[in-house]
Amino acid sequence: MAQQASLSYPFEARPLDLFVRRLAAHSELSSDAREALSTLPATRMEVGPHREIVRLGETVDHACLVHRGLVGRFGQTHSGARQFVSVHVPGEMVDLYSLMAPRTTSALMALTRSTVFQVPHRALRDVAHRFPAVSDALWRDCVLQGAIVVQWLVNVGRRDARSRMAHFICEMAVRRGHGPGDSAVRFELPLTQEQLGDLLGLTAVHVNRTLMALRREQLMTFAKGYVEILEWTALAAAGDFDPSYLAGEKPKVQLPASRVTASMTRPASAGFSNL
Amino acid sequence: MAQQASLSYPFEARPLDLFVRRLAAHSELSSDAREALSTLPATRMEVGPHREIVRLGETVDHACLVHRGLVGRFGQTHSGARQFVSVHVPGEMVDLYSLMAPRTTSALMALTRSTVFQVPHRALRDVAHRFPAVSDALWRDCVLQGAIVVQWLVNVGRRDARSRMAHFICEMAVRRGHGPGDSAVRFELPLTQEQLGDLLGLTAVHVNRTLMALRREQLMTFAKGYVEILEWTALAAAGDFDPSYLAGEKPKVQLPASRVTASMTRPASAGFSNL
DNA sequence: CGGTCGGTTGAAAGCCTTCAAACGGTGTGG
DNA sequence: CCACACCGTTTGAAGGCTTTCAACCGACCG
Repeated sequence: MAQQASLSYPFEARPLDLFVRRLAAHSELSSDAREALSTLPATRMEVGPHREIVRLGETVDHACLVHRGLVGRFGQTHSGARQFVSVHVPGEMVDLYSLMAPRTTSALMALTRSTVFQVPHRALRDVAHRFPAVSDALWRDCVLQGAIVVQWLVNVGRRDARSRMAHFICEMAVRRGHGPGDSAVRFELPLTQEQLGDLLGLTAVHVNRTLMALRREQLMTFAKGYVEILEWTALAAAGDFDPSYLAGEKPKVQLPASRVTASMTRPASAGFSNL
Repeated sequence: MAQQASLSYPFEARPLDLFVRRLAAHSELSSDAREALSTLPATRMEVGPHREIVRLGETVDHACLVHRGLVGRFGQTHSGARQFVSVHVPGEMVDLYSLMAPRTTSALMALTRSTVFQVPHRALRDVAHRFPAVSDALWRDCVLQGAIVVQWLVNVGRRDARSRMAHFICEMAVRRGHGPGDSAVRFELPLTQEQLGDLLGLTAVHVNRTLMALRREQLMTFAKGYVEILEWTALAAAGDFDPSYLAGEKPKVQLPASRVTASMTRPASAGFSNL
């Protein structure tokens, strides 16, 4: 039970400020509501890499806010293979959904040395109850995180290793604040290749080969925990990446051509019958 | 339209009754709230198989309730490969999340001939506003659906075709109301093998081979749109299936043994430092 | 009755995994 | 200070699971 401490936060920004800013980016919040969120109680916790923060099947009474580092959520098969279903950068609540489903069906692990703030459900619910706009904002945040999981599923289910990796790297770049098209994008991503494999549904060995191939192609490099995107456009193309899902923006691509097979998709209400 | 909500739901219930029952199964709702939900306006829509109900990138102002049939949500790669990220049986809202993110990042398709009721966001929001418990229930429903997507990601990312299929079939059995352990489980699942492939991240050909193998093993059969589970226990074992995530129940399995590698997971707060 | 759709099967190819080994970096203890 | 262990990376070779390509069949439909 080591290393927990309550804090008052005079000097630096309060731990929840970044989270509130994230919420405000997609939801209208009054300054009262923002203030109520920002002053929520939070217990600090330092966690080393590979440490589980929440185990599978636990019932939690608090949500985890990442303050520093990288925290992932994952599921495991009986044979022990791990599949991460999300990664979270500072300012994100890893398990906000636990407010509505406190019995965990996936576990939480610090991917790197991280500092996490535990925010009690009770306090969070209280603010949500006082400010319906907060309730909506939190709900919306859950939904937006769900949209990312959906893209991951498409990524893992239907793209090969090279494309999968490219897609993931693009996503992380955008989530780290790098706009698509920025040249010379370089950012920290302190993951091991094994973790990258568990994120993408690949083995560490194949992650390595994929990374080398992408470097040989001059699309990107990954070394010592840093990603460098050499050719954003080409990398995004390789990953079939469209950032719309990250911001709730309107997708720019039209519906891709269906596979030319018998079972084509036909739009409903095309003028005649829908049947 | 004015008939009272009853405890047993008659054959000809109002379209939203089934949905309300689902909500009430996981969330406390007053009878006023239930009634308000049940009398929500809804526009009926008949859709034939393979028809898209909502296209990628559309902005919707209503949510889709499945009344009959099977509706799926999917993403597509640029090359046109499709990956379903959820299927929905009658009584489920396919895109409830659209309340919070009306710009679609995944499309909706009827997998079979279906009847769908479109419920206006405005009306839904109105009820949620009047009854905070409804707001919570809807939020919780989004979260529970998200938990299913998470399991699918684990399934697609880390299990082979046989296990993946077994897991999916078990899930559908439970969602159709068959408890684990029921003997002689038989239920309708009117999917083509191609659709099954798009659900599981496999090709139709391999779906076929996988299905034949499972039948040869006497675990299950799938023919003419009907699934028959011959050996529930064995099938669940093959699929590494634990239904906890479907009900918010406590998982029965302990944390599976990690792969025996260097990077084992260590629990946080094991007595010493977490670092 | 031709055409389409869905299912079934075979053969070949390919992507990824598994198994193994080696290398550099880092931290620890002698 | 060095030996040593451990971790993460890198590379090769072999094997396997899944895909791709093709063909055929039965059922349904206009």
